[in-house]
Amino acid sequence: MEHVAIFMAWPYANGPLHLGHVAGNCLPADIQYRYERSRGRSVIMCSGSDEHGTPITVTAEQENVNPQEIVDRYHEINNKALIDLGCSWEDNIDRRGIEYGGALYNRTTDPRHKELVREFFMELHDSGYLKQQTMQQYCSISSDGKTKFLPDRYVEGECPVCNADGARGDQCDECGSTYESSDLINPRSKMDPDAKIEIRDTEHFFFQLNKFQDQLEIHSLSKQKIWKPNVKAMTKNWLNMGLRPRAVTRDMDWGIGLPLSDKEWSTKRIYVWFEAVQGYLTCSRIWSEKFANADDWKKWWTKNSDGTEPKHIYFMGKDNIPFHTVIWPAIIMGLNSARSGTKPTSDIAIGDLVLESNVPAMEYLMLQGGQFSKSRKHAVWLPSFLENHDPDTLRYFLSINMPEGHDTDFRWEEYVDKVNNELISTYGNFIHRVMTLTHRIESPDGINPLAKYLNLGNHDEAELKISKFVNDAIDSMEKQRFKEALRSIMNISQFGNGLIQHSEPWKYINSEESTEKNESLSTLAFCWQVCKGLAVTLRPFLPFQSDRLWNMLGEKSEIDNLLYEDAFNFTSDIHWNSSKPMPLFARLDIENILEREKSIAGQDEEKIELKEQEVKYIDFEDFMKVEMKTGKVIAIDDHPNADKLYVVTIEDGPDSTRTVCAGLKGIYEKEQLLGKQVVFVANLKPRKLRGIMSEGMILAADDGDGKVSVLTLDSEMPNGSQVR
RNA sequence: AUCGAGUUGGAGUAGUCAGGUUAUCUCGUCGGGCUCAUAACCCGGAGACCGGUGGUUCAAAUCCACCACUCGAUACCA
Repeated sequence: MEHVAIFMAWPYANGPLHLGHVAGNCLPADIQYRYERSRGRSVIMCSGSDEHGTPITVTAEQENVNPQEIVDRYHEINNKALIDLGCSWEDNIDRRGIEYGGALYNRTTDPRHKELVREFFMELHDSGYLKQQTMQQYCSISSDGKTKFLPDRYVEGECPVCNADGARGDQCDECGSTYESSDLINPRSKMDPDAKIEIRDTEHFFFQLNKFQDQLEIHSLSKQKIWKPNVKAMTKNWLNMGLRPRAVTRDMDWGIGLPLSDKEWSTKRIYVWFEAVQGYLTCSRIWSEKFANADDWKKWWTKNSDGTEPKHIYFMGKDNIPFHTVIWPAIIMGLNSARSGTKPTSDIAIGDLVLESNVPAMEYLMLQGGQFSKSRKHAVWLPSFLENHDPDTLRYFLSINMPEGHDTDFRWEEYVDKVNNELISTYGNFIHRVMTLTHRIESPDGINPLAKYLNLGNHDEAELKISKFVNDAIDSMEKQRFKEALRSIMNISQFGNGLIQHSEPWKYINSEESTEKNESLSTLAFCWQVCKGLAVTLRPFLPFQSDRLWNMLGEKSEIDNLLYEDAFNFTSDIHWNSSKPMPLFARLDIENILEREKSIAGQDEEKIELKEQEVKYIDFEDFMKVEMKTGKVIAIDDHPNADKLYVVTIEDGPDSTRTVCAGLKGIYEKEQLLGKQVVFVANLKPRKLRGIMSEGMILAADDGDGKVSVLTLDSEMPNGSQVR
């Protein structure tokens, strides 16, 4: 039997899922999973919550709770939302039997995951793929004596080459030079600028990615015909830059501890990027241990003795590509090499772990033209979406509009348009026509009135046409071209509508027996068979309606046992459900939806505002340290070197001016600001912003959602007046 | 500003890596038909200088160069 593993990038358990995650990962993975099962293959699907890493500790600190509480909460919420969306995570064991696989939505805080990661760590360590190296890293010591290592991006200071302020840890934007972060002058922590900061030696392990460069290039070459353009480009980029060792440990306390007993390692954890990707393998093993035989995972992970390999398909957004085409294959080759004692190779030996078959990374789903953003509240959250809408309608829209080749957009108007005019008008209506027409024909109880007309006419041509559509869909699905596949299936229902139109069965419903009647109703019977086929072939995309339809058709058999390629069987028996047929979907009303979404957005904002009111108070003395003054904008120019900056000259006294860089480009035209009296911070430490010294900051109101308004004066005041 | 991706009828989209007869499909629109069906369905028409300019070629949406615009990552900010 053919073995297939479907992997979906692990959602970060730091918030609820939004539609972007669904379109890019969750939905395509589930469609592929259901499709592969329906081809009779033995399939496992593995993913789960990514629960370690800094952002989760930051959220925990903000809410003043343990990080575990955060991840527990969001794991629960996201797991439920995915199941509500119809993703197949609920059936850990395939309904056809354990030999057909199953699914597991795990989490990286799972003790067994941690244990396996430590095991893999040791294997790589003992084979020389993890090298210890001393780093000099900044460490901040806050007033209460706590020390904390700071990643380079959280450190800034003066550039050792050109003395510009605001240089980052290892690179100066000013003169472009790079240097050791320890050379930085007057370094400070970006997160806590008052904290004492000093350089300390810290030991870390580095994964020797460079040792895999050649083999990864060979591997990448072998995938050129399979990978999508974005995957090829991103991978090539990484390989061309030259691979360097990458740190796999960090100084922090939330994460997986190292499998080394030395005391110096007790304050360090395995870097989340290194550990979370291994979840694909650990989750497969954990699934085996929990639901099958402990060694069964090998069927989906190792090359068979006959030379065949299980198929691995990874779903993710474009930001994740290098992790799946460079880093993860390198780790797998590392593990293979460690176990066999041979050199790393992309030429997988029998019994070794296999590399990915395809990485059909998605581009991004945008929301009304802008990117989904948690902090800017610009998102449609999956849980709240599902409270109000049929999951199949979302699955339809995101499938037919999937960001396969480039970014696509979620707009409520388009969602309503596609659902009403395509899904319901074409497909829903075809089903409903067949159902209601058939139910009007008189027939003894419990028998499908079309049964006696089945196979009376000649439908060879129609059969041929339909099997062409199905084969097209199968070809598309094998290449993970979901839009194309769904379109092919939808064409079948349009074709079915044509059949009904031409055969005019409504004319013969309860008429006298005649040749015409036999012909017409045999076409209707044929369409009944088409409905059965559609229930099966549309199932990967729209599972809920598939169940409803199957029930309306009076089918009692397990639909999951039917093969995709046999879905349209025109000689099979037809059954009967005497209850009145109901439309598969309800029409959507754009006015209602916009109304509701507006009010949901409003609620969210209120909630967040309440939260912001809980901020810490500052002392009056602290406030008085900020010196704000008035000034007049007397000149304004574009910043030569930055997109969003203006260089503003402010008259801040009778005979003095100062230059301030302000991030107002794109918000104000130059003329709108020229001559205005504004308020600025006068005693802000001057600092160069992308090459130009800025001596202060113009005050402006910001609603957090892109709307900005500069503070001006109610009446003319002398320049340089105090503001308090 | 740097790097990466994209730009195809009113909207969305296929085709671009492997150049070649009337440039795909869906929606919308217009005309006709049907009346079983959720104002639905069926047939037909109109509508595209394939972002711009130049080049390579017998032949360019497709290859090359430059430019414009959009999106993303990074930087900058309020």
